[in-house]
Amino acid sequence: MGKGRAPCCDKNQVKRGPWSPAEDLRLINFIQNYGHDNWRALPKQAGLLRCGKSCRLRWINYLRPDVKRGNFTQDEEETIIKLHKTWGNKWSKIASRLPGRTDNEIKNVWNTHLKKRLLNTATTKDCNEPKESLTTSSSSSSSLRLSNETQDLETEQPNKTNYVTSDLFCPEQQTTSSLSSNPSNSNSSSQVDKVWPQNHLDFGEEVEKKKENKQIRSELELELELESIEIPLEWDKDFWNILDLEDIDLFGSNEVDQYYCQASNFGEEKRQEFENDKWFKYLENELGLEADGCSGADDVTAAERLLMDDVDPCMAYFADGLT
DNA sequence: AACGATCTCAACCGCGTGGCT
DNA sequence: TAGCCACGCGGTTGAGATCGT
Repeated sequence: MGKGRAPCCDKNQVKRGPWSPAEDLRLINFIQNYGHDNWRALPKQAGLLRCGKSCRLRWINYLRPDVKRGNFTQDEEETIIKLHKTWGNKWSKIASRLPGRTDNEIKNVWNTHLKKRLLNTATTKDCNEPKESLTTSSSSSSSLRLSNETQDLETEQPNKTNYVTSDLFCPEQQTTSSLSSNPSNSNSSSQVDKVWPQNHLDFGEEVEKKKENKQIRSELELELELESIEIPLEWDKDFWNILDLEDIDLFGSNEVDQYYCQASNFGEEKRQEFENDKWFKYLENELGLEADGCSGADDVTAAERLLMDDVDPCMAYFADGLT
């Protein structure tokens, strides 16, 4: 055995660089069907010329259905700033508090936006009177308050009033949904994406329970509490909007509701079928592969055709793209 | 319109860690 | 207990996008 660590894979044997749509589809399809018990073995099993690490990264940072896209909200940015103050560059830990955001994304946002902004803020404030400071460790009253908040975080007791979503992520309270939405936990659920129908039901139930208390609470209180309900990411409206699903009838709320009814009747197999179909539809839409309204008598989607073993993915991709 | 500077972010790299034998 | 292996994390890179002149 030679010195140093053996490379995780043969660099000459694997493809590197940006992922093609066909590769994405192949990876998604494989994980949907077989999960990701073993990242190292996955590329071979899935027929991908990629390193296992690369597959894992691609899945976690980009392809997971619950990954949130788009700009960070004010709330999210503030949360990052606060958590960074507490934990420093523990990106995965910070990501665990931000549903749908990955450590990589948070790291990028911090390095490109927040760090600079805070530096500017600090500079500006140095020129003005000393006020509350997020960036410095000065002993102002506000930073004292902040340190109290962060203490809560350190003891895994998130401060309910300061983090819109933080109370959703207490380990004790985590549902399968939030677990699967958490990149750092992604390894613990090898069969992914099978949880959201149940979460939808839980969510509805919880809303109803909250509403029952309406008589004895002010509307404001109720609203605040509703905000704290754990909304399954897969059901997050923003998420679906981000995916530009308006054009896909399958994702209309009526159909989804219908599906829930059906799912309880037809069981796990049907549900999985629906999940796969849902993803193919989404990917076709996202990747511009969607066929025209009548996709053929055999119900094979463009994306599925890509995955057929006897079809060259790249050729199929371009062929579909041109139609 | 063209070009260089700057920014963004997906992907890579190497190391630390924990589980298994 | 030591060695191996796989995973996950954090730092870094570089291609493409955007901005400014």
